Amino acid sequence: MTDPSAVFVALSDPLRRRAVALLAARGELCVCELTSALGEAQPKVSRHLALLRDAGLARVRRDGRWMLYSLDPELPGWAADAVAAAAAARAAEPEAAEDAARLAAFAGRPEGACSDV
Amino acid sequence: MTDPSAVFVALSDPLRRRAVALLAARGELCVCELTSALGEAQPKVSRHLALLRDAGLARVRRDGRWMLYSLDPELPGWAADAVAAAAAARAAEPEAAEDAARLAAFAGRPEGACSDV
DNA sequence: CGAACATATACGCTTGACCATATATATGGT
DNA sequence: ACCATATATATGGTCAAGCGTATATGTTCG
Repeated sequence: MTDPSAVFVALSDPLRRRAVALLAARGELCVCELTSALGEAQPKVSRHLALLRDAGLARVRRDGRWMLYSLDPELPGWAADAVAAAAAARAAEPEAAEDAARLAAFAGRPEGACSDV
Repeated sequence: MTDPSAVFVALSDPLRRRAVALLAARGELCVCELTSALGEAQPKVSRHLALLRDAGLARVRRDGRWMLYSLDPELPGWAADAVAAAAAARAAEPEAAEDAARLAAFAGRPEGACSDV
């Protein structure tokens, strides 16, 4: 079902790998958190997340005004391995810590919303 | 050293994944064997192999008139995982058997050249 | 209902990927 | 030296990816 080309194309963009790494580490994040953590414009982030979703790697659910993205937990083995490799590649880059720091410092979507991850 | 984007871009093309899967299965193959197994024009195959090499995934050595390509055995963990995932994705496609069959039936580079793999 | 917030999409643009054909380079044999 | 084989590169063209700006959709709250 999942197209290998779509998967590897999705993982070939640095911004998408950064998003994947954050989602792999945190489980579920809304667009505004990702926008803040990645330090990029919201439409840009939204477009990249849509591509991850269309490739079958990510899932979305709505929670009030927020769209919560997470990695699809039911990927075929090779796709899960590819996603893990992409996350590991990002984790190996020193700048990955900056994304995590921006995410931790983000004050939007307040009152414990992050704690349900 | 190895650039993650280059790796995933390299693995995002179907023809390159087919070549990677063949190399993963057979170890070392010359361009004419790959050209025959993949059923594509030689310049096309050569260009894609050059891209795999430039991405750091493949290595070449010359043996007489033949250029023998193989996967780099010393990749960083995440890159080796990505390559393995790409090979597995190809192996999961039924057409992969046809590539292997064409390779087995290929008569060029005769007299036991394949046996040193 | 209307305002404010969160997210998605449309548009015009630029850049790079891939292709096919043609040609160049390197090697081995005669 | 010459020819055939094996491989690489150059050239010109097409198409899609990604970008930024602007705008549309959907949700909550007053």
